[in-house]
Amino acid sequence: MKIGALARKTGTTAETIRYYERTGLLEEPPRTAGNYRDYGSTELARLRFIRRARDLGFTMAEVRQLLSLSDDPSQSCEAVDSIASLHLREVDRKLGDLRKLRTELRHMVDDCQHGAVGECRIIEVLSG
Amino acid sequence: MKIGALARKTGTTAETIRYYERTGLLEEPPRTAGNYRDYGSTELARLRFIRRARDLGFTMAEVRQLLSLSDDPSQSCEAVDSIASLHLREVDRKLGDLRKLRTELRHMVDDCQHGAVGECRIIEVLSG
DNA sequence: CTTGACCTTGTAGCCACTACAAGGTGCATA
DNA sequence: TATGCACCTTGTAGTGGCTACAAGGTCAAG
Repeated sequence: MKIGALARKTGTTAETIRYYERTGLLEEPPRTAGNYRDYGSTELARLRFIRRARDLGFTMAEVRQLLSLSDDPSQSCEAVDSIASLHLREVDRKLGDLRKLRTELRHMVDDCQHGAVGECRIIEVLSG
Repeated sequence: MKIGALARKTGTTAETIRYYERTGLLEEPPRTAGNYRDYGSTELARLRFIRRARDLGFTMAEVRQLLSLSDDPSQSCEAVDSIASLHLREVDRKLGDLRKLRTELRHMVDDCQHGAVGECRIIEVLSG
């Protein structure tokens, strides 16, 4: 499988895959005679893992940890759980922030009387 | 007021204020005899406006537009409203995404039996 | 034998800061 | 008067997680 095919199978782009390789998230794959990267099912699975974790909002650093933990199936699951739980708390915090922000924004927009900027509630709120 | 004092009054840092100046969000202030930036209440108000807008999640580009709109109080408020409404929709979209993500993450963490990595639900979910 | 899709490397850009380094200023204290 | 120290100055480079080129190489179909 060439890089473009792998990209299509994982909803990524060739650029992103090469970026993951550069940053050590993916190992350098073997090459074809024409110097093209040549991927198999191992790399496909690893990239899918990465993409799922990234879609769930894990940072690259967390993904790196999760990958190395998943490489050793006999280990205790504690470390995995702690990374995920920490991330969940972080997501909860962000949700709270975003909800507050939405409320403020909503009030601002609702109060706007669509008149002149001089009496605009939005500008007023921002001006303090 | 020197840059540090302005930073403290606005919950910013001197670095960020200089960055705003570099990128044209703030104008170059007058200087003292010793070449220190010298701010007054106009700059304080402008920076407060910027910080409030940024805290509400507006991008620098949006802040730039809002600033120039607020500079002309006789204009119609429509443009302001449209920027804010667009941003509100964007925040709503992000909230939706984050809520979905939180649900998935929650299930993952709840299903973890705290055993070995080999049977870890979290790793399983990520592995697909 | 040419076209065109794909691949290669390398470099630079995005956003909104943040973090230095190396040196200048200004005020209180010994 | 000297010194220490907090603060300021400019300039440059780094962060995360990609994304966007440019300039050239490879390969299968027509």
